[in-house]
Amino acid sequence: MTIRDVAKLAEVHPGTVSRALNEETRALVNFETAERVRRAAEQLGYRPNRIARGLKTNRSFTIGVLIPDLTNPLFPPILRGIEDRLEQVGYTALIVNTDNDPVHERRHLEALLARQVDGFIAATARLDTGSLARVAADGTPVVLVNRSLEDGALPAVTVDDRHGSRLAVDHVVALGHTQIAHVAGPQNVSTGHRRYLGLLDALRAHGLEAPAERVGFAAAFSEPEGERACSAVLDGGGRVTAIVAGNDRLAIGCYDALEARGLRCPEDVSIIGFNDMPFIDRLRPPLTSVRIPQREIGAVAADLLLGQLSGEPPDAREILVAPSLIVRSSTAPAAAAPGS
Amino acid sequence: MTIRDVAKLAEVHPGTVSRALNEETRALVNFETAERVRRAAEQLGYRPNRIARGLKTNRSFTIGVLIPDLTNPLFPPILRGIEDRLEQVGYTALIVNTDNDPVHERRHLEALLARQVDGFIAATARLDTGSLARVAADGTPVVLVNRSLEDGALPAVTVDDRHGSRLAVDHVVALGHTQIAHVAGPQNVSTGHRRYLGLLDALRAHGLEAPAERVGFAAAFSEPEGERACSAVLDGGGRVTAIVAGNDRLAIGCYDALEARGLRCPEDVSIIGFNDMPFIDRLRPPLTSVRIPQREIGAVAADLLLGQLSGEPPDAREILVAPSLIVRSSTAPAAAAPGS
DNA sequence: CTGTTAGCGCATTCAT
DNA sequence: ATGAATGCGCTAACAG
Repeated sequence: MTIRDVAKLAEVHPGTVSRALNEETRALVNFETAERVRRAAEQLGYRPNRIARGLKTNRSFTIGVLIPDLTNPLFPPILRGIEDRLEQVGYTALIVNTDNDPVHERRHLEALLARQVDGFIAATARLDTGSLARVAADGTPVVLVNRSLEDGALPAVTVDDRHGSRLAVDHVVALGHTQIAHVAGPQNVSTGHRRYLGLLDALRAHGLEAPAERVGFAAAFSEPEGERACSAVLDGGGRVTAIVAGNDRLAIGCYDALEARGLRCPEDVSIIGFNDMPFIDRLRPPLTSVRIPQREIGAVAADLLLGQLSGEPPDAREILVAPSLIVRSSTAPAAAAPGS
Repeated sequence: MTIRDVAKLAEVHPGTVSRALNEETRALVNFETAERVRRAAEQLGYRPNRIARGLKTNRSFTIGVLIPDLTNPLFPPILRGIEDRLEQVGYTALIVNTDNDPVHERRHLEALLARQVDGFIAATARLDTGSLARVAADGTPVVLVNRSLEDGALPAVTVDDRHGSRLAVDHVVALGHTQIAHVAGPQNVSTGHRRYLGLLDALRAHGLEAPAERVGFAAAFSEPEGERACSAVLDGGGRVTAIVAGNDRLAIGCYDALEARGLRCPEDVSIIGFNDMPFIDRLRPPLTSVRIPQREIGAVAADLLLGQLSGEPPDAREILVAPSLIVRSSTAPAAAAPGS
């Protein structure tokens, strides 16, 4: 079923069929002719071949999306935000998992380029900046999501991590806590670093501080690392009544560390996570967490990219999306803590 | 950067470049010439345009993947299984979320067809069978994953649900339980129905039975429905010491129902889930669950489709993948239950 | 308003 | 073993 079959049935030239069926050029053709073409197309079950169209127009209406791992619950909502937005305007996402492996990243980038993607959205934690920047320099729009570059060379959509830390600190301070610890994520990842900086700021704003022995650094956003870092803090000697974790998985590790020491949450120690992952409300106790609007982040990133694709200036700026605090049962007033 | 630029630099005809760079036709060209072409391509950073290739060969090397919702933790592992397999052979997945909405389904199907996908993998729970069958009849291979058709009209890869139920029943029976209830999923979905049937079989094999008042039917695989159905069973009068749930979310609903009645798990009632979702081991108590090898299911489905694409007979058969039981702390010996 | 023509980048048939 | 020519299905520039 090609455009020529339709042309034959409608008794017009193929070029006319193309114009009649294309939204943007329909005005160029007589209404009645257009109707006739439309009916012929319908009758034949004609479906325009987007591959052929893409070859001619040099646009594929596809976007390459690079993520570390689809299986990480952080990403599906972001992807839905991206896909829903893209689909509204006829674009499709090509999703690839890099597993944070530089070799995979390169290979995928090449493959997507070969497929003529019109742009990229990258959510990988430490994607080779060089490759991406080069791609962008060569004229293919790139937007980062959930991460950003120090030099702001590429437009990025991220959560306002520092604000999130402030929300967490404000909450435990309001509950009367003063001995507040931090189980920080990896500092070479922007989220880990910013949440840490935000925490220091927030504490300072309340006239508090976080001595080094009350901050544990995890080498990865994983439960075991959370437990390790938390254990170091708990065993460090200083008293701790509240812990702000760099993300939910680290918070789960904190649960483990508390349990191993016979400490109860929230009676002995309050814990706050970050991300508000699915089912985190089903833990014991349900985790208080800073929710990041993942779907929105994805949608905003898609919008940014679509804007560039329609010729807007590349606007290499970082857009911060505000998180919110979801209070559950892992935090309680400091007064409730049994004296020690 | 087109094939012609390379041809010019290598001082050969474009056709030769095509042959030299294409794996399958490389043998047709002199080794030295091929080398010269390869070097020229590399020097120019030439990347074959797959769109153009697709137009010519009438293959896009893309596969349409229909799922209800990426955000449902069941699907990411399946998708990884699919993608990993596809990528090895140069295919890419186009993933669309149908949200179980027939209108969306149709629209997406059309859009994917317009993009000339070479085949489909469908995981949607109740995708209009007609559309899919028609697509398959028109020559585009279709493979179902995680669901199947009664008439076996389409090849399908599913978990052996009945076997899973048997594993669950065997486990609680081995623990000494005899009063075993079932909180079943929706019966118009193959997984829900088969798990129910498998449960009946398994009980019968142990000389037990499940009277109607010990089976609750949930209208959806959701926590609230699980709680509702479980409550009906618990309040039904008969004594119950173990519950096999249709999936993990229903099991979580069972937790809620128990808690509302002051019953403890596993001391008073043992509970088993199905799917072994991420973080389900972090519930209180960690849920015993039937694990389905999601990644493998995806990979097998991809293999099946790739087989059809390379001309194998359509083999409209259902492949069952065996689940396994993951024992955690939500199940305990019946003897441990306090008398009542 | 519609027909004509050309060509997107590549694979492939037919010559040579 | 390589060159030449053709066309995949569509859009766009130009005529008429």
